[in-house]
Amino acid sequence: MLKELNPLIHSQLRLAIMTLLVSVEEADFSYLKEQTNATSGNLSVQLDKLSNAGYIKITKEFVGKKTRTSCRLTEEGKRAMEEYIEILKSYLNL
Amino acid sequence: MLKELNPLIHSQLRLAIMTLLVSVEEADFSYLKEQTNATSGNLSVQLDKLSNAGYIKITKEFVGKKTRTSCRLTEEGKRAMEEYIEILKSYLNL
DNA sequence: ATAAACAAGTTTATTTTATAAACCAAATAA
DNA sequence: TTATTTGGTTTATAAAATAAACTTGTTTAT
Repeated sequence: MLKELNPLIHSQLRLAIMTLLVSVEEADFSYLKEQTNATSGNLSVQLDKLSNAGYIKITKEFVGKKTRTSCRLTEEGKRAMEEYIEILKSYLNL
Repeated sequence: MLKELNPLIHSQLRLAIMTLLVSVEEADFSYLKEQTNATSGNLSVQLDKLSNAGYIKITKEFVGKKTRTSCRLTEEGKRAMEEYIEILKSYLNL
């Protein structure tokens, strides 16, 4: 029996966000939008979900007069991602 | 920019089906159902989608008096799966 | 100074997808 | 003979993803 891939991570966009955050440690909204090619709305919604799940921490600050929304993985998010990757490897025997 | 993971393969259940078919070459409905833990209805629907996409070939035959539905990857399906795996690897730098 | 365009998002509505429930036909067991 | 199981399909419901519309404030051009 195959193990279940955490559905909170598995969605197209959330997986992209999580893998980006694994490699860069911190990323802001615009960067994530560029890299994933997502619409703002979709990105906003999916970031909320990851945040509500406790997988990422979202910080809003002012840089000069502009707002900046940046995200980073939490410890829980890192663990969830590692587990996800392990299961994925078992799927694809990598 | 991240490449897009083929959404036809990326769904939880369809990915499970495809990875199983990569390793076993041929599998019947019951086997897929056991291995994926899916409901019959969901499995039926997702097999249809993969079939309509040309990624798998579904064969229905009689074994004795019982019907048997078995599936195998098409060449197109194999290619799509290889591409999917390559993109996934690039996500997770494996 | 004011209007037009832009940035950085959020909210809401629509579409797509996944899942489950109900159903069906044939075979086997009690 | 009447349940029960096997092997599914179809249809209805729930959840998710996506896009479109909107908001708030900023910069730029006139």
